[in-house]
Amino acid sequence: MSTPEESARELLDVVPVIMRDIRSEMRSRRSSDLTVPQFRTLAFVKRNKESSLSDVANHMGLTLPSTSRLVDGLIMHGLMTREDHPSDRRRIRLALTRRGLAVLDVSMQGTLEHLANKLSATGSNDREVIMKAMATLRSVFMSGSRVSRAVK
Amino acid sequence: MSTPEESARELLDVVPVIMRDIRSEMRSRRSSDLTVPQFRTLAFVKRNKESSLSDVANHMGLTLPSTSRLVDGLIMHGLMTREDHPSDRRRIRLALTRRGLAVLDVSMQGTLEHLANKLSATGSNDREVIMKAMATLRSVFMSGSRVSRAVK
DNA sequence: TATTGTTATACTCTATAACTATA
DNA sequence: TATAGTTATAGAGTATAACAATA
Repeated sequence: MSTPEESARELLDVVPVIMRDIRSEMRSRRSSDLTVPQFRTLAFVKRNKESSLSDVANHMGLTLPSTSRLVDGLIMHGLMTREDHPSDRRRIRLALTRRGLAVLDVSMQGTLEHLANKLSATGSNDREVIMKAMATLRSVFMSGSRVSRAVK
Repeated sequence: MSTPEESARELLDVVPVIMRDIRSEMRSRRSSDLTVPQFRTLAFVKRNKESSLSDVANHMGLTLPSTSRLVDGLIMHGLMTREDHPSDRRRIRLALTRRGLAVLDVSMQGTLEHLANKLSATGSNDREVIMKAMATLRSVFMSGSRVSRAVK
């Protein structure tokens, strides 16, 4: 019998620590030096071909200006391209460059290996529990996916 | 039977999303507008009276300059104080101001309520699983707590 | 008028390099 | 010389406000 409050406390305690580990692994040279938002953006655009800026912003939970900056950086690094949308000229179409794809893959692989390596210290039962917990948390935190519109 | 690789993938997928939720709640006015690193710093110094800068840096996994900046901001906002250490004059002693304590409490309460609210959509079993998963993850990611010293 | 996106501005996070002061 | 901390500098994340262009 664990209350929502207890679980909340655990999340608040543990999640930032995992996050810091993921972040520092991604920013290390061996995983190609991406920030977490950059990584997530690349991964999203890889999955969702020709996304618009709004698509990315919505997925990331960021404002349009923030997302525009983020994409600027990726383009400057030659990891992404921004083209006009043929039918609606307000929009842009984002895509990964070959290099962006490669960098994403290296980063993904490196980070997964790093995490898997740490997780291999746990038992198969523990990992089963982690899988279940993540499934629950995914549904809790991804449902809504709201952009928490500014209240004005 | 879940492999370390599968669990790694789940973590990489879900953890950043939870993190973003926590961050945006903390930065909202209703939870007193702290960043996550600021929150964690205040919480650490509250727990560890008269910490030195190095103590904080070590706990946070940050370099000394980064930590110095972070603390600067908290002091400028009147949430913390920095005093000389009586016996070793290279060191500093950090402490929360009354206001820092209050802001931390409000932020903590607000964030916990926000998370608990979301988690209350889950079953008691699910939360039990989350608690277990967090316990495992805590041991995996907190052991070492290493500052990954620059290789230079 | 509503939607899509960019620019301007301002903080914060974080790192490396170079430095000061104390032990 | 080694340790504790700060300052300088720089790139990235993020927001709000103001704007331009298209629908």
